[in-house]
Amino acid sequence: MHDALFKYINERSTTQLSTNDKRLLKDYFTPKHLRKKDYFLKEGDVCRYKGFIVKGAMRQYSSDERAKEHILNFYVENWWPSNRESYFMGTLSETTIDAWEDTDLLVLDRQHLELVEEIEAIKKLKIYLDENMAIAYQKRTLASISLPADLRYKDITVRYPEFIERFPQHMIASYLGITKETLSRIRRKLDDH
Amino acid sequence: MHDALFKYINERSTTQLSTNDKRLLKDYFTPKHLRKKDYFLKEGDVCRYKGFIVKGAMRQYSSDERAKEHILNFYVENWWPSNRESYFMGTLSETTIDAWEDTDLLVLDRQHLELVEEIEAIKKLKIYLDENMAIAYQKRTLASISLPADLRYKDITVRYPEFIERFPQHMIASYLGITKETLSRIRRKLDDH
DNA sequence: CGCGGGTTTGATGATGCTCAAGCCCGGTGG
DNA sequence: CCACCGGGCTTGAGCATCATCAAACCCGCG
Repeated sequence: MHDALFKYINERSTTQLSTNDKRLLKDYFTPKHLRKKDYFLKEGDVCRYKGFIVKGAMRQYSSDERAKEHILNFYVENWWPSNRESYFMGTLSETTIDAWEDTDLLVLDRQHLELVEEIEAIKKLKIYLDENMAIAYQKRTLASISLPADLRYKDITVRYPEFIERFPQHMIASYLGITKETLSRIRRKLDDH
Repeated sequence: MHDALFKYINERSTTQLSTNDKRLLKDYFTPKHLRKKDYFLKEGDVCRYKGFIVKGAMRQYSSDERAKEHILNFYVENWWPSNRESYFMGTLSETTIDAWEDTDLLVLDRQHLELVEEIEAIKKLKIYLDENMAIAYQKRTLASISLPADLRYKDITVRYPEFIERFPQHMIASYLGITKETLSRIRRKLDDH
């Protein structure tokens, strides 16, 4: 399990992990298994853990007053499920995270975050991840204010084809901010090319 | 000019600036003045500078194939205008940043970024800012997929009232992803309460 | 006074939502 | 083996929201 994490870090950080670093990470990242539909985080709880997905698929969503779910993020292998606000500030989470496929992950308790962030390779990784997150969010925001639904859909089919393959269509629709019926009609049009 | 920056940092970072830190920051953050409509960054250029606004107001936008501008961000006092992707990776910018009001800012050249990030107070500030940015983007994304235009407008009037006061309505509309006509009608409805 | 930028208003059409019904398909139990 | 069930996907009709285009208005400023 931990090898996937080490590989991930060494491929992306500008600093490599030492043997000692690896021992620390083994201590603090604990394995966890979730079955399909199990919760990783529930709305109203504090997000105690940040996850790293070794194998599986998850999603983060927020429910509105009419109990409709709005999907904020999908997570697959090598992604980091968590509610950043709740994890960082200790506030109550306004989002839920659950497993869509059976999932193996490593989880890092909030209490150990500072210890782990002492590791040089992790510091570098964090910078890299934060930049990428900022860039990804900016692109998604631009799409949401500038593109109609059909082009937003085409956009993610090229940027995140694995989402399309692994999550059902009604969740993709929710992620795009449209209804499943509208997405169904968009796909039919694209098929008729 | 620099005092505004020092004050900003000390109020937010968990570490305070030493006298020596301040000297360093004075060396690397150079004052710049922009008149209304002056460019800070043009699409197609590399973003050499990150700015810190001491006084004024700016915006970042992307132009589509029909030359329509889509506003991604507004910046006022204590905000950090830059194209993060271009600044970090040295790629060509796909967005433009210009001044809406006459603006005084301090700018940090990419070349000096690493030196400045040696400063402990800056490291801590960066963590704080990245968390806040992630949180803000997540809220904006949720609004864009879950709320109709009128509620998105109400949302920013409470979250960012200074944007409403300082930028013209057609720019607010662009930021929200709607037309100025639609925003005008939304406002009339709200006035009729 | 006239100009330019910003805002408003109206008419019309496109886009996307809601509600309701039916289809498809894999899994379960009789 | 078949019947049924549930989840996901599709289709259609009617309606709400929002965009487009065109025109007028408003107001500060040279």
